[in-house]
Amino acid sequence: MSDSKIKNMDDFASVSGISRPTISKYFNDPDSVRKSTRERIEKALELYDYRPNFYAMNQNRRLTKNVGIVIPYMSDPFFAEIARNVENHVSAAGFRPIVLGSQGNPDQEIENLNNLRLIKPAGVLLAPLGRMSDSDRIAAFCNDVPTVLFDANIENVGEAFVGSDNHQSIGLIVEYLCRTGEPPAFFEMLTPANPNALKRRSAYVQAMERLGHKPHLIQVKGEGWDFEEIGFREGSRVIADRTLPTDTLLCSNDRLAIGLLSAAYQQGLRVGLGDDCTLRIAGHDDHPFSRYTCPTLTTVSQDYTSIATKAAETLFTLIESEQRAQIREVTLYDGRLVMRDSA
Amino acid sequence: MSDSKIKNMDDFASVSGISRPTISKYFNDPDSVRKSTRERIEKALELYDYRPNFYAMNQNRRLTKNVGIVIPYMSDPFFAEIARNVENHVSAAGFRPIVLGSQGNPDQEIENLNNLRLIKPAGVLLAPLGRMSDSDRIAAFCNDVPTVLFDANIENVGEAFVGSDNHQSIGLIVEYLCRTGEPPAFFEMLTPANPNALKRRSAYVQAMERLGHKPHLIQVKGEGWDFEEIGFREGSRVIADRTLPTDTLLCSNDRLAIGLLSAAYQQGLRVGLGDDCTLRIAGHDDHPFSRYTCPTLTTVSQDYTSIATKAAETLFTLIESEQRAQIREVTLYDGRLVMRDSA
DNA sequence: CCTTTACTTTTACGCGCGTAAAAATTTAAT
DNA sequence: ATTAAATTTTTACGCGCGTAAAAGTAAAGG
Repeated sequence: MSDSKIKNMDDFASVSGISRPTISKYFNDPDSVRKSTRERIEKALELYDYRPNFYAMNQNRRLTKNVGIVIPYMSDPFFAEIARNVENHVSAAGFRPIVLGSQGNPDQEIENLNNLRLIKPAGVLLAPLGRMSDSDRIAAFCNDVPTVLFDANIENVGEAFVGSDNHQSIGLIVEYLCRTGEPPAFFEMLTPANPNALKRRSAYVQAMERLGHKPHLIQVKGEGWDFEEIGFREGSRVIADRTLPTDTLLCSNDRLAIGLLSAAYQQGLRVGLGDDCTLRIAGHDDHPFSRYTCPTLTTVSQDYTSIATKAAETLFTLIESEQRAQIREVTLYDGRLVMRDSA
Repeated sequence: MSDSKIKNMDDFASVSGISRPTISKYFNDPDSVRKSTRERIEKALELYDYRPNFYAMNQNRRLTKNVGIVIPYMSDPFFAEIARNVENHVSAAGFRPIVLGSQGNPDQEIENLNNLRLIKPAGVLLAPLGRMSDSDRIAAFCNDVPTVLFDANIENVGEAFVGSDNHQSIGLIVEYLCRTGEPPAFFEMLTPANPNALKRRSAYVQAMERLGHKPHLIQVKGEGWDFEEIGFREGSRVIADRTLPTDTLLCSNDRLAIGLLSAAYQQGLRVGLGDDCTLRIAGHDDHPFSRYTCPTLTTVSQDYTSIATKAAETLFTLIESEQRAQIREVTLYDGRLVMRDSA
């Protein structure tokens, strides 16, 4: 094992008996060299475990193998899960994922994109903050770097968008709730931070009107991304006030619902479908924790496996084609009703 | 604005009227140049918004400004939060954080470290998987790259360790539980995946013996990191079996407790301190969701703000000193009892 | 004013690899 | 076997910046 002296590609070319340009070609794309050559390289690779210098490698490449993944909030389990999913696809496709969280901050979001720019990524998968986003600067970024948006759309920004059909999913649960009890009021933040909130609000209103019911928005105060806290605090207030117009609340997202359920529990309200229950609560997203709430949370699951797969695939074909999308494809996946005990 | 033609440091040196080596020095450390020079550079920087090529910049530097942050699991809110904290410190100190999750997989953990190696990081902050970790290879990595361990210790690996004092924190809650009711049984996984589980087990046994009680371990089956699911499934079984030796359960971590609480709720058991309650449940970690469980979860909070700060600071001084630690410092922070309604 | 010290400029080289072009070689096809 | 096509080797240059050494210039201190 004289592997300690392989310091660069030249050294490795010597010991493997292959010329350096071919080695370089191999690392750029193993399938671009003859099969017999590839085998010889890989045999040498096992013996000497050389890996090319990351910085020198990317300096002169037209395109790196880096793919940026930007999500609105790192410690939100929903986004963490979808990021993990996307990351796996990116790795499997031979790219190098770089995951960045914007922590609910538009400035941080732009800074993340600027940092990605330095890394010269082959492409970026961006779940933007949405309403809060600095869309002009995001558009400028998308102009320079092939970017596929997911989770939250910004009109005409990026090469494509992949997400959930909020009208379908909200419609689904509104119909379900109307069919099985009182029409729901919509529990949300007045100035919501999360990406799809406004879409869901209008989807709720439309669904209610379609079914011949009067929409009722309960728009609570609160800033930031501590949705459980807001759901709990404002939920407690709303319940204590006894001003609820209905016994059924549809929350804009599961995290609000989790806080609201906690508030209801502490106020001694029984939540659920039974005769002894005085409140029904439903959410949206099928948050990882929604199956462990008390009672378990009825919600709509987003098909985030499909979303992650489609977003990644779209970017890969874009990267391979080495050109921009002809048309901006928008793919929306249906939500699925997850009936549990809370409504 | 003829800013479009600044392609490299030479161009920027021309337009700013400063020599390239000085510009280079500035980007390496803005405080290393004379104040008047720095101001001239920064004025030019505003006009031309040049940023040095990331790859060329790092290729020949002895030390990059990159700092790796590796955590056991990305979508565990506890780890996501502590990572976010550490990340902020790293950014604030002028370094470039790169956060990687090992997804509970020791191979992935090693791969993360190998990927970091390519990036030639100035240092690494590593929260290892613990028992599952390939400690030999981690030690080999720490030999090459200054690394501070946090959250979970591996004996004599890395330059320092910063974490929680499990004996103190488990002792704290065991004492509390004993003082206010029946001595607790310890609810945990037989082969736990999470880092500190074994430490907590022995801490529980010692605390019980110190207080003159017989320890009782309830070691349930289950693999992987889906702790809520395991807590729920095995909790349901344990409750249904009616073989519980006591009415008080201390869980090895909050995520197990969250599942267990859900199981108790569904079986109609009232959990808490009241006379009408038949079970007390406590956890450990003060998981972000533990204040929204029903009932809210009594637990021990880890001082992860201090842990993150101390770990980061330790690494920074290490990096600045440009040498290895004389002695391997171990810093343990006390847990704090968080009394809520479940016990 | 001069000296000391601190900083900047000039000059020059090299890092490790991407990549282009021409020549040499291997493989596939006729 | 002959030709054409595909691949590899040889040779050579450049990317953008780090960095070292020597020479020049500015600031500080008396």
